[in-house]
Amino acid sequence: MIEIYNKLLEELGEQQWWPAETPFEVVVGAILTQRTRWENVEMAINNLKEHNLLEPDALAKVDRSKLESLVKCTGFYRQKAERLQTASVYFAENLSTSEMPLENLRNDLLSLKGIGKETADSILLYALDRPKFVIDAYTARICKCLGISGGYDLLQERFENELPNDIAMFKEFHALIVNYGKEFCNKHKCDECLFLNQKNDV
DNA sequence: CACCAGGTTGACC
DNA sequence: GGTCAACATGGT
Repeated sequence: MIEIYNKLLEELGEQQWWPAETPFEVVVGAILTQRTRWENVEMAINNLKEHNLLEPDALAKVDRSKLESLVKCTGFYRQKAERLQTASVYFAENLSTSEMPLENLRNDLLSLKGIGKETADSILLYALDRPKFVIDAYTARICKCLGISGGYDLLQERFENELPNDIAMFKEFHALIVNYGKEFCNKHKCDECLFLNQKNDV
């Protein structure tokens, strides 16, 4: 696994994720970016900023249809508005999560409607600085090219077990995978793929 | 015009 | 356990 990381880092350089000013902005971005381009998420986040809604209390209380119009550009706007508000209620009630055991916190997040494994782990890693490796579609795809099969849990186990327990590296590695995927996967560039047919030294 | 984007859910088997 | 449509807008 570390070989993949080194290769990507060499190819792309440091990514410095997650782009956000506050942890709660990461939470909001993690929900809004589900199945959605990041550029659209940024527009929505700017809308929320202009209305001073990037804090749990304010976002939890804002009028639903107003919120829907502010996040419309991210698609799935009705469910995302609802999910933003349920997450906001949770974080308004739990201002500090730093004392909570990781798995309890993760289960809490997973119990919120609209927060599945990837979103929960993105929040844990990038907003709350917890050591959880985020698996996304690109990760699974690249792993498949490398001959590593498995669903979310299996892949996550492998990354977490085979890598040093380094939060900064988890952040950087996932960012590298996503940005690599955006550039090379899905664009008829398989011949330039760094990983295809390179099933050795994983 | 088709297809995709830093997924999740509920229905169905 | 797995698979599938629905969710909705904006970019290429």
